[in-house]
Amino acid sequence: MKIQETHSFDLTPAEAVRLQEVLRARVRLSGDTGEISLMAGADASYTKGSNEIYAVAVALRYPDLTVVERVSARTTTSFPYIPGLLTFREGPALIEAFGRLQSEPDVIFFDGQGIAHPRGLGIASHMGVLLDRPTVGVAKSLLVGTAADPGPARGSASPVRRDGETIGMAVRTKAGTKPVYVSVGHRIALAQAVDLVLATTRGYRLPEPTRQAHLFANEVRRGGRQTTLPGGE
DNA sequence: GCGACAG
DNA sequence: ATCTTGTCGC
Repeated sequence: MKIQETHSFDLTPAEAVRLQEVLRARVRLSGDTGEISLMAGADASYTKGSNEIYAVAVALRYPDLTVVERVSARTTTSFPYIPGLLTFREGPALIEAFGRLQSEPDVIFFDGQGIAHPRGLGIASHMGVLLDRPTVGVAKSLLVGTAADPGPARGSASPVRRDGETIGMAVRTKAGTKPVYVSVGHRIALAQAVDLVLATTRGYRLPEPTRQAHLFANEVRRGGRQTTLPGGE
């Protein structure tokens, strides 16, 4: 898909923070996704000692969740992992991967936070602005804010709050497992984001777009194909 | 100053 | 995120 906008990722942590403070103003916390027929999941995998990062984007048909396209990209980074600045580590690889994606997903799931971030610009929101597409943050743990533990039943949810503001939802996607933290990335409402996460969860804690991206990212890092379409080769 | 801290 | 075998539980 076409990258709508970009900027240098070669920044110092201090410069990165300033950029986030500027871009946060462009995040849209609502929007009409229209009829959803195609979704995508994105994730990154790293190599132990090296600074190699493998990013992938997996497109799935909705609501059947059949994988229709998988692309990947590899980059080398010197930017360290700093809580709150994850995008400056994985962003370049993710942008490269999405640039190779032929599909035009109606909504994209990212591994990490949306607006539930110190400066309201987690990786899902940041990428949403650059791609100008609806995005959702699906994180496995919280970066900021607090949430009561959701009820034990799948589908239960409790708001993630920060200063009395609801910035996301802790969602029980599967009984007996820890909840996932869903937050708006860009151009979508929280309620719809939560509905989509639940609608795409199939027996595992993580929704399929995210889970498939996770699996493919590891597959690629270990030395598999870098792009595949359902038919093989 | 002391912890907390997406992936 | 990554390094790793077996093991407890549904």
